Amino acid sequence: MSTHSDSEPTYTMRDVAQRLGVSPMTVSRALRGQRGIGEDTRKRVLAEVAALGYRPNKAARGLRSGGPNELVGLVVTNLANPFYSQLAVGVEQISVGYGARVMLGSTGEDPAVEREVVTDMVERGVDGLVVVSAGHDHSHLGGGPLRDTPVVLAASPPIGIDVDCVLVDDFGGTRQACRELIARGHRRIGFLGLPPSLWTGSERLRGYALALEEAGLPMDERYVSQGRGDSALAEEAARTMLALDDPPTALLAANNRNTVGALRALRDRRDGGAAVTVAGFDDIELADMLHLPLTLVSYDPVEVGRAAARLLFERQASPAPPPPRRVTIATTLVDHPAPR
Amino acid sequence: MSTHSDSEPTYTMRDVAQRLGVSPMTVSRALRGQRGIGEDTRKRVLAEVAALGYRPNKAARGLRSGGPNELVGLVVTNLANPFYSQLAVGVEQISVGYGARVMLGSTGEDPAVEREVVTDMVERGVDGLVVVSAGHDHSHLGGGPLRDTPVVLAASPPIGIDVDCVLVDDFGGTRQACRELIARGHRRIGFLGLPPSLWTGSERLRGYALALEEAGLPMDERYVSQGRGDSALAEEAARTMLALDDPPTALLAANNRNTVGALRALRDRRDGGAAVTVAGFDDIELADMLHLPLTLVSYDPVEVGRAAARLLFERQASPAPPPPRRVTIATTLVDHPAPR
DNA sequence: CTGTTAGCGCATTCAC
DNA sequence: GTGAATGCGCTAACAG
Repeated sequence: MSTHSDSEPTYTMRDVAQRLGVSPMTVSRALRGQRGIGEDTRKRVLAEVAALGYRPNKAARGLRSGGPNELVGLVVTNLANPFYSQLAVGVEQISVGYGARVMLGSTGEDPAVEREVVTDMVERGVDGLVVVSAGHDHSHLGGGPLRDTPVVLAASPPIGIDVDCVLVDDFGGTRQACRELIARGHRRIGFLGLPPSLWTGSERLRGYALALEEAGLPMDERYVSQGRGDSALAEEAARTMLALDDPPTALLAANNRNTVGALRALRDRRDGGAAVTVAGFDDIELADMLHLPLTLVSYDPVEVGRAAARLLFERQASPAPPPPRRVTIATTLVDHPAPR
Repeated sequence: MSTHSDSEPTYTMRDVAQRLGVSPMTVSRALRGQRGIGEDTRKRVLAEVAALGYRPNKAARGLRSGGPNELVGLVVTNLANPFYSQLAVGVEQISVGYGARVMLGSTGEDPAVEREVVTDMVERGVDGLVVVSAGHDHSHLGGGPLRDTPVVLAASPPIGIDVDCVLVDDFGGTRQACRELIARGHRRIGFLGLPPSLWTGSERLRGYALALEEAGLPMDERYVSQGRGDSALAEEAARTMLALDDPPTALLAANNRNTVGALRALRDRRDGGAAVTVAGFDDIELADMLHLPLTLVSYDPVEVGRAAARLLFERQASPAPPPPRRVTIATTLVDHPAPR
């Protein structure tokens, strides 16, 4: 039985009603399991609905009932990054629990695109938004266009607006990693950073800087790069540092992309990179299977997504809007020795 | 300036019209850039719209105009798998080019959930669906509930229905990988497979089996597992094979999860696993950075998503529905020697 | 160029 | 227990 395209009609509630000689209201009630309708009538209706393959139009339903559309918008920079795809998994897990679906939007880290995406989602009637913002200022998420649509910021705190957020311990995690490198005797530690315009960028740099300071080590600008979170650029930056007369003996990468860049930069060295220690923020799959040892600032991105979605739905459920809340996800330093 | 929750009103088109002393139609026309309206009137309207922060309701618009909702549904089993998240990237790339957004649905490989998700998306008015189906039979994607909603199957051909699909060269890629192992002198090759109920599962097994047959090698059941595409199970299966009296000298993994399992199984061996060669379907990030050499059947999952979305929009655009089409994405065998 | 009428598909409100 | 009227927010189709 193949699906022919001979414009099979899309039935409406009235069609179902007419064939049964009842009013649309009866169909509506039967469909929603509302009480106040005869048991036999309900069965007749449901049978006809199944026979015709009628499907209610949820947009029309929402229009009239004014209730929530059971739809949350998820705005990220790039789903190909495992952090974001895992975040998405978390957001969806919680959302389905509330009967809601997730609408996706990628910004490519462009604030202008971010605004467009957010606006579009609001026009499409999302009940709330989980946003991983690319910019440092979030005023555009507060003013006119959003109105009542609640927003939860993930991975960065709200600036210029006052909304819920879920943070990762960027500062603490990076500081701990840097301390560990220092404890292992490293004195020249290169930092492969992110743009300071990103919250994660400035916080992780801050963790690195403080750990150095606490150890009485100088911060050498030649050992600090601020890339775009692109592994190729990070690799380039790492190579540059390692080509210095007094190269760093350890590299600390500010995110998973930069860790990959650092590893690549070490790949083809005479010693296979063994003379340089690498640490990085974010987990990396198969970190325990690499030819180099690797220390990672680890946490669960899925949980970040779950927490964000929970904040959204809790706010939606509460009659009196609670004050903005802030959830922080802890990090753990995990050591991955090389195999053998 | 913070967003207070003091129930700021959500304006409607009439509100805007009233404040301007014009009719809603004028606002509507101005908003959609429709011609046949005074230049000054348009400006006044747009100014008021901006001042109020009014946003049109796209659901209501679609309801009345009957046009497409510019919404595509993407149904996958698990976004955390890089294959699916990259697929999603591709689907979104093409969709935004057509002004459409992507709605997400995860099934966890449960056919019942898959049906629910698909039905829900149809009720929400998606213009089309890209589905990575968990089951072998897809009749549920053809009959009543879907009606006119076009479907594109990704990673498996339609069975029981007649729709567009995008395939990866599962059979050819696996055969090529297995041939390569044989060419390198391997005679006992373990296969870490997927459930035969999955298209990719049976096709990749077929490629393995044929390569063996072509080389006159027997197919030994002890060397074949059919897991769930779970890396822990794959690891277990690999360990079992390697514990045989005459263990395989090479492992061929049917997907990225199984490749990870294979690598893990080799991790703690006395020789570090160097005596066993690993090959696998799907790319793996940092494949070139592992301590073991790895041969992979590589292809671009983003392109799979792009191709699927293109099929969807092309069909939507064409007045006379074209016959079901089938796009196959080629694979390349890529050799990753271990570093050093 | 602008306004009026009507109705998309459905659910609230009130009759019966 | 069921049905009729009315309107959600918006836009075709037709006036003027």
